[in-house]
Amino acid sequence: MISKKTATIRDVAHKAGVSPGTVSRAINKSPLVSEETRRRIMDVVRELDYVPNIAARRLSTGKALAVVVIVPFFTRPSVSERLNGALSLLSQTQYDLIIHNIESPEQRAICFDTIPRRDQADGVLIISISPTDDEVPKLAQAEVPIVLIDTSQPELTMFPRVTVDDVAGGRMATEYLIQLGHTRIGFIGDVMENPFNFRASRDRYTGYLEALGQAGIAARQEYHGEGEHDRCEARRLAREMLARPERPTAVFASSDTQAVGVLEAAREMGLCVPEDLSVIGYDDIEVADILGVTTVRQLLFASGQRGVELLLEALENPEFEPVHEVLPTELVVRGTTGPALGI
Amino acid sequence: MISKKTATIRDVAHKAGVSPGTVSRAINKSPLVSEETRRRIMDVVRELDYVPNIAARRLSTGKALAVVVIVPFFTRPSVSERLNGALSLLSQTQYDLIIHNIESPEQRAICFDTIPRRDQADGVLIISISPTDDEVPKLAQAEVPIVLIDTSQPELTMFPRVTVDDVAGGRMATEYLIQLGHTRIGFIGDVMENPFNFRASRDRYTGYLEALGQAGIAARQEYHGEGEHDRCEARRLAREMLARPERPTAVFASSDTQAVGVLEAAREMGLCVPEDLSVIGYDDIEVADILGVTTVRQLLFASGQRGVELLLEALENPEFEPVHEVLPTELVVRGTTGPALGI
DNA sequence: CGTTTTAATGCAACCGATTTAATTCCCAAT
DNA sequence: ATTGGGAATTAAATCGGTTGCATTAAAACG
Repeated sequence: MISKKTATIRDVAHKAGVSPGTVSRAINKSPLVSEETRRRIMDVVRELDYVPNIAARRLSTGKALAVVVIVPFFTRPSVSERLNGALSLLSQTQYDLIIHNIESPEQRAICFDTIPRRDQADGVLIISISPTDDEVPKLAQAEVPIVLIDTSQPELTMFPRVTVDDVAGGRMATEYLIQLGHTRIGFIGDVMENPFNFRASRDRYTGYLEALGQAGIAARQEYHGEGEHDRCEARRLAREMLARPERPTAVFASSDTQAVGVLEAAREMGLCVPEDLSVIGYDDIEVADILGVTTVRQLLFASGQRGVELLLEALENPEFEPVHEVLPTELVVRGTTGPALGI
Repeated sequence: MISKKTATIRDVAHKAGVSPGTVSRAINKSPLVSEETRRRIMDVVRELDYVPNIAARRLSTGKALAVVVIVPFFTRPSVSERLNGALSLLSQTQYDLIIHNIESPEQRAICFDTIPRRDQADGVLIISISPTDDEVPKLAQAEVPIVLIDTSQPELTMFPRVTVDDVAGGRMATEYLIQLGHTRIGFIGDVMENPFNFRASRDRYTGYLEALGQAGIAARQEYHGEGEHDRCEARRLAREMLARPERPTAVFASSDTQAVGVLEAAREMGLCVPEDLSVIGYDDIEVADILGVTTVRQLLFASGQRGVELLLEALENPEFEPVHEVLPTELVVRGTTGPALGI
């Protein structure tokens, strides 16, 4: 490989008979360069196939020209869809997108410690991870803007955020089941006390409790299942719940993934859906459409896009006031829910 | 915000009473620092909460400390799973992962032009995109190692790669159907002439033809469907194919996503699976398990991991000989295939 | 005890851009 | 003719690390 060294700005300057400073200005469209020299310089740039060294530019401007996205378990369809929304906008800008995937509490700590510095990224997008009380002040002191997507704590007013009202969503799902005549309604969701401080499932559960309360239905411990955000785990929980003497006639799963687990359990136990059991999920990911699962739709792709928009605004305008945007949810009725039959 | 400026290596040096060079060496675990000074320095580092400026480090070492991954449509489960494998390994290194998602031929051209420079990335991972004949020489001249994952051209011997024998996979799927007694076997896959130069579907089709040929079965034009890699498109194609007078009794879809489309078409048309129609997919993504789709499993996550391993090797050892690794495929029999009944 | 090694540290150049302050040049105004 | 002003450009400092070379201090050796 005869790899002729990459051209530097000095090479260009020399060949064009100007100083490096002028080349820099020409490239960055400064008005302080005469039209004539600019043309000459750009010719040389093309000739030498010159591209500015990003590392040098970053160092001298003090901008990272990159955005870091911190996500947990990014293969989860809901996360990946959000990420995709973010990417779709970022790719139109000059910012690079650096991904940090968090799968353990240690990774999370490192990330939160080291990332929000100016040299690493100009901005940070945190998806589906709620900072804990200890972490909030740290993040608040960050040198770069931080935008949160899908984190529910109402007290996080210092950050721009894009969220969904998961309490309302959980209520919506449960109310629909109640409206169908169900009174024995189970809930299957994530572990509420988890090292990642995921709160979506907890919020949806709160909504579930609210709806039950409003309808005068007592929540029953044996209708409550908590486990990993995972199809198989949900199936296990559902099997257990459905094997009880007075089994629920409907189940609200706090994600579509878990709803699928419930459906699998029902099938294994010979229960017909929706005749014997109604199932409703949350998210409206593709598999819900494929299987015809009734669910609460939230705007995943849009949340990523909107998050980036907020971040870009904050980057341009440092005095940008933190906004809190709540994206709508929508009930999508499909085939896994039906009226309660008999008692 | 009283943002006290971030500490630099000189601040640490001054406070610890040593020179910046020594601090640098201490941080980088050079053996040229006495245990005692190192301790003292590290104390100051903690005290000042010092983190080296990455941009500066990149510039002075000439290493980008980052790996760029170029992927098409990264929400596709198969792509996302590969990416996850790559991330899982990279997160244990000091390399950042920069994603470039390609959704149009223009983006692709820009990426291939600008990325493979030393200042942008130390290495590049290209997933599921086969370079065209014009692009190969460009990439071959790149200043950094490039590893290809899931690109089938046999002539790409200058790059390390991780692939799957899609021809064999297609043959395996088709042979299984033949073995079950099917002779009217349809194929539904991606558009073969596409701007992204995706070849997986084409290769699987080749395997399909080989299997038919070997069994003495003539390929029939009306059993061939090509369309976007998309469930709905596959459903449309399948509906068309299954509506013909002498409809196929089995369909090989070149991905699980498309197999799901075929299943939906069958359901709409009142065909029972597998009694009236056998369906086999490819990839073994989660939805195949959920729906019990017979499929050809390939090691998606592992391919990403292995790709990174090869890249890291190439980074450490510049004289690294390009390896070509072929990951195994495996037939996973589930419920959507069965013996051909009658004629 | 003087000399040679060796270990530890300091000094200064460098990476490749940006940017401020200084300089040159040209023209208009006095 | 002199000077003031503005535009275009250059020179040099800077960003914050790394690293080869010089230097010093301490240990080992004869």
